Amino acid sequence: MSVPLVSAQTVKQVVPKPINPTSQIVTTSQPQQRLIMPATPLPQIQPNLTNLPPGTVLAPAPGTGNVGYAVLPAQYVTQLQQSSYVSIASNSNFTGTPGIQTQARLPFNGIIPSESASRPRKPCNCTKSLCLKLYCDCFANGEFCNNCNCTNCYNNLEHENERQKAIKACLDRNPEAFKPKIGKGKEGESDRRHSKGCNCKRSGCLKNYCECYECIGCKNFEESPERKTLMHLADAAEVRVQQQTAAKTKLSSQISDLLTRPAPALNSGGGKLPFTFVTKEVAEATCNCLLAQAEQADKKGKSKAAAERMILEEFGRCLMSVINSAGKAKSDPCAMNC
DNA sequence: GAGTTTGAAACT
DNA sequence: CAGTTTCAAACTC
Repeated sequence: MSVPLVSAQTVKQVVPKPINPTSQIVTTSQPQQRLIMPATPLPQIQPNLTNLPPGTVLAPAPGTGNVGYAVLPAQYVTQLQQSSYVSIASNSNFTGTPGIQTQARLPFNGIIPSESASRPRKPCNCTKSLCLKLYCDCFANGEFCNNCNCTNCYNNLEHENERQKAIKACLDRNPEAFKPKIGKGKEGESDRRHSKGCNCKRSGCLKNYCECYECIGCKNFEESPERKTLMHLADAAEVRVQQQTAAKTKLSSQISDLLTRPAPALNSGGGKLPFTFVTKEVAEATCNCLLAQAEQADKKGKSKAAAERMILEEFGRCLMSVINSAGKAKSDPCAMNC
């Protein structure tokens, strides 16, 4: 590996603190929202902040005594917005703060901040890559490490030089290295679409090692015997668990849980939308359960209200089963929905 | 929690 | 460009 090992300094928290807490809100004439990181005033420098291009980001340069600037990846702007940085409102008067040097925020390889920037990223645990290789999920997504568990992290403003070199190296190898691997499908397609697919060999794309979730040419497709086996095993286990616990669970709490549970638990991080778990088979099985419950109520001579209650309770149990299965599938999303 | 497995990324 | 190595995440025990 040719990555220079400069020092063993560990940088856990990479978001730099504002140098001057009294920094003012600044605006340019640009219509878009601006973001400025406060910097120590440098009177000799009087940048023209009235003609900044869209997306301008100001940041103190790392390790240079605030002389210079840093080019921030687009995604980091969002990270900054989630931090304690100054967001500049549009069209307010800016008189020019001495010492703030400017640099147009260059799109990260032409990539505009994506949805990925709006959700919390799973912290990386890189130890050897300095978070400057595509092994690092943060780096690969054009983001600075933030609240990660990495060691020797160079994916931060303090190592902007090294970081830029690493970005360039990655782009030299692959100009599309930082483009989202999983984007939308062709026009008219709602499905996510992996840009190149996977090369899974041993896992058959049935485990989370597979990153494409597309599963073309792999074993993880609807009619795959391997997938069916996995699904049946999961279903059977789930039914047993549900049978043991369902009686203890009130329908009201189930519905409440359904309504309050944050869907992003399934959605975030490349998860699946809830409806993707309600397959035809699941719907049929649910209907069968409800019908069976209705028959049972009829046999027992239950009143109409009691029968409805039994059916509703059964429906609640079915929903819980689906939810729990979906939760399990989150750890194996490809097996669930490719 | 440690060790193993896996596949992408990086390297030769 | 194919083969090998490195890496971090997923997985297993």
